[in-house]
Amino acid sequence: MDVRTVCLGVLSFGDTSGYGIRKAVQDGFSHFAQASLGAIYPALAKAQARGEVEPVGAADAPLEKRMFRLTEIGRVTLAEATAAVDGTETLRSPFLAGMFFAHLLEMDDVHRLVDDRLAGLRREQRRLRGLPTAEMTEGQRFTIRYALATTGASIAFLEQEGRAIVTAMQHQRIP
Amino acid sequence: MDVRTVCLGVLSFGDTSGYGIRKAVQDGFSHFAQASLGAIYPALAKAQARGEVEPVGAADAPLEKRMFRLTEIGRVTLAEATAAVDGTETLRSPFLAGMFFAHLLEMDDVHRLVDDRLAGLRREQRRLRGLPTAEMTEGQRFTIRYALATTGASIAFLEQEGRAIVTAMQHQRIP
DNA sequence: GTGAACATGTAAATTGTTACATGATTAC
DNA sequence: GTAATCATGTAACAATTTACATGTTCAC
Repeated sequence: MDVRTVCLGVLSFGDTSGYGIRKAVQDGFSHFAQASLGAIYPALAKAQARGEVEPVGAADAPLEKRMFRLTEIGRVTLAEATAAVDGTETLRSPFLAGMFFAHLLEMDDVHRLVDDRLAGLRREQRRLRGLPTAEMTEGQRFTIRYALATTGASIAFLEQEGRAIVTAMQHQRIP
Repeated sequence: MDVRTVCLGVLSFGDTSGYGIRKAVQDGFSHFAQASLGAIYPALAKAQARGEVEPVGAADAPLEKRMFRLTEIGRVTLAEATAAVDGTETLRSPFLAGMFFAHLLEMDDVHRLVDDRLAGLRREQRRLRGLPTAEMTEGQRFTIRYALATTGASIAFLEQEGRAIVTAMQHQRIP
């Protein structure tokens, strides 16, 4: 799902600004998509040019908040983009890359890496648990439960094996 | 981990060609990194220019296999890149994006989406289980067990809730 | 009064995907 | 013979990140 579609997706829940979209993505979408401000603003401009979103109210001053509303065209585009998704998932994990080549690292670095990942996973778990599920669609709740299942499995794995791995690797280390 | 580093990583296990690197990544790295041929060849050329890899043997004919070897400089670069990784992981999931906006889809499409993801996860599980763990470092085995833990959790979740969700959503559907 | 968060936007640079172009070898 | 796999490389295009540039508002 590209940034333009993500913008339409956020706006389908209510009017907001470019900055607001970033916050919404960080808070409510980050378990499956991400978008930075440098990508959101051009995407929003493009979407406006295509008539998928329209400015609501008038923002005359240069650095003033500019709210957007999803148009009917935008709603159709979002539905089409949703219908076009496939059942794919790709993980980009510097963490696992580091562990894969852990034999090139100091033991302290490996330790720090595991702790960092655990902290990140716990933060993610808190975020997911803090989401207002009551106001959500069945589908949204589904994605949160799915993400909680995998996050939970990762945490459990690292809590069990994360400590042990450092010890195990010390025996394999080439001095 | 960018494509150039991935190339160095693959070559750290033995000499191979650009095409061989893609296969190695698909077979042995795809649970945390990915690289397409269109990215590998330029990355390899750049790595050669930097003295991180060198051609082994001579390939005179234009479309002949060109083997590469990791140099000492390349080994250092790989170690540095590994030391620089953080404990981050990002999931890009068209699957969850589709489920998030499932209220915009036909029930059949949602069903197909879940089935697609389940098939993909089972394929991934088979790949991970088929890897030659005996010849691996502790770190490599760790990444496989980690990936199997999350993959297993996803499969279990979809097997339990994947069917039910379609039914549950029918009650919420706006006709 | 100072730092964090709010707020918009541009641009350079990087990065990567996909398609194009070409051809050999291998298994059925 | 024909499809798949092996094999290299380029180029157009798309997408994104990071940094730059600017300024406000709010809480402590």
